[in-house]
Amino acid sequence: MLRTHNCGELNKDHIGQTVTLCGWVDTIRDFGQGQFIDLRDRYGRTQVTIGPNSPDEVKQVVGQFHRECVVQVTGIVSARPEGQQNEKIATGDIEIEAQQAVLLNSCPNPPFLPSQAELPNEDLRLKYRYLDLRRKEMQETLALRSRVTKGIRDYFEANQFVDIETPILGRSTPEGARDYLVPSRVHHGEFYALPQSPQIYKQIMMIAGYDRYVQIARCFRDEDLRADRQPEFTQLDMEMSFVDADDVMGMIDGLMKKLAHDLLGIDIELPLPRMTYHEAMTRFGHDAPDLRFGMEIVDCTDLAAQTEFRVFRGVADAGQFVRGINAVGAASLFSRKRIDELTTYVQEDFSAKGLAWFKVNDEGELASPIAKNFEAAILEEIKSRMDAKPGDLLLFIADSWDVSCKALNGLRKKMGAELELYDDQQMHFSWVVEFPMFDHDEEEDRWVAKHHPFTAPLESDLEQLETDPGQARAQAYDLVINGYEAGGGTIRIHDSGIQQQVFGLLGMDEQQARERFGFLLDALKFGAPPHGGIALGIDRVVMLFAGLDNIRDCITFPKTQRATDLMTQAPSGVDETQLDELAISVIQPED
RNA sequence: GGGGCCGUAGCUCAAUUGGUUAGAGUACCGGACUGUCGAUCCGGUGGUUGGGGGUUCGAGUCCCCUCGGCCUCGCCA
Repeated sequence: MLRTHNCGELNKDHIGQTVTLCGWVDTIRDFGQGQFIDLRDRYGRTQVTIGPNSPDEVKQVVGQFHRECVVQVTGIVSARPEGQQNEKIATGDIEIEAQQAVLLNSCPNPPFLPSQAELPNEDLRLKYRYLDLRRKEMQETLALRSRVTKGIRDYFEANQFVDIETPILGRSTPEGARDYLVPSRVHHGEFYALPQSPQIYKQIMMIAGYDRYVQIARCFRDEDLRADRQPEFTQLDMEMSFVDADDVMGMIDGLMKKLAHDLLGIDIELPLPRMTYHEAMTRFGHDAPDLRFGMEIVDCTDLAAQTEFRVFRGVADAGQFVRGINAVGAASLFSRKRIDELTTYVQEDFSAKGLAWFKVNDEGELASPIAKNFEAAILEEIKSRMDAKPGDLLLFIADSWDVSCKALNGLRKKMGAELELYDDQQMHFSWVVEFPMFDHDEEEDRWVAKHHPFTAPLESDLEQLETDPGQARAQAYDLVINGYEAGGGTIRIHDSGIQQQVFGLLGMDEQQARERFGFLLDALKFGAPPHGGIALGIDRVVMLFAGLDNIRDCITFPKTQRATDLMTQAPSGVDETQLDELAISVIQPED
């Protein structure tokens, strides 16, 4: 070992000892007659002193020190003079009087310093990721991430789960996200797909009798990125046999309680609250509502039907919806100009036809360019239904169910953040359950699985699979943390007949189903136990536990929004010979 | 594929209506200083204003194209 201690552990108890530290030069404070050098590693910072009486060799070596050099210092731990202690750091009571110093490796002036106050632009952080990862915040986040995965492994180990690995090179499946493809050298023209999740493998493991499976699995989806989405990400993937939805949720309840307690010091009450998909959409317009604040959606369609205001009346008569939210106290914050911006926002982002609004003035009256179109009694009813008080801003969307949900959810999130309706430190865990089995794809006029095609319907809704697939609900559950979907799972179909039926609804005839999933249909016949499971996005969980607002800050080497790695410059072109072996030729786009 | 924000010194930012030699803080280099810890003080180096084209007497500023980063809709569970 080149060191006897790290840079964060020395204190008064070590005074008098001779120690050797290694680390990066964080800062040098030079006084001519002597220097103070802060040595830094991931454990902390320790002050090294060079004074007039220090050995000449030390003075000479230290003269070559620059920021971010890697150095080794041997010296005596001594108490700092009275009044010179630094309470900000753990080692602030002591310092090292250097007796020996070695420059282990030099460093040119870096593009940014890990300890600088102003965070550089993200592209620079990504290009020099090793410098960025030296920052305390990044080191703390990655340490938290490590404790999350350790906590997960301990928890499932204690609950008799078996940690099982599944293939990375698998078979492409047409459902769901776009696959990352890997060309086969042995079979020209054929491709493996990287897993979007180990879904089918874990179901096969249930059939194989491994009734409690868990894996921390890397997953890949070739879709566009977002602040909370990366093309490769990590899932806590688990599956259980002989369970119902309550059992799976209960198991995750216990995990969340443990992680929140151990890592955040928060005690959460179990079971976590649950709400149906329908309720979530009705009250919040989103299937992963942020429940740290209220501002619930209020339906005023019936009132709109009674007005002369054409926009409202027309929408109500057409069987669509007039719903709104009350941004409490926001009237003075939102000028006409800012409300216009909100209107543009809902129009451009959600194709809403417009945004109707009322400000509640000091007299308690609803003030708005459209107010004259409403009878007094209707205005009163709107006020009371929305619990409107002077100073409030009421925002209404008159549109289809789908658009009103999306637009009101968008507005609610904006308003919640703007009005600071929640504490950033607060954590809220809940479940959303009973998702629909299918969404209707308008373009292709067919049903698509809302979760995935192996999801079991509610037993009570089995009949509706035949009569009204759009109404059939699934044994599905999503874990929601602070308005983010942290994970989702389902009870699976373990009956090959029902599975065939669902494939049929998804537009796959028997032959297509056999081609794509024949192995699973076969396996389901060979004694498949009832089973179900869930996958949690570990990156998102860490992001939320760390209080971050983007997923890249808890991933060691993330991709940019255009899915590139600025450090390694991936993706890149490859040699012709590599392409030849794979029988691949690249078509250059014409333009 | 669509919408939006951004790109100026190594870094973070400023630069009036299009108008003199593009500034500040910090970093870096040199000097001073015996207790600092965001050290302080003095001095200095440092610019293809992301790139290309255009309008203009004159462009960091206006227009077009392009490259890159971020946010977002679509996409994705």
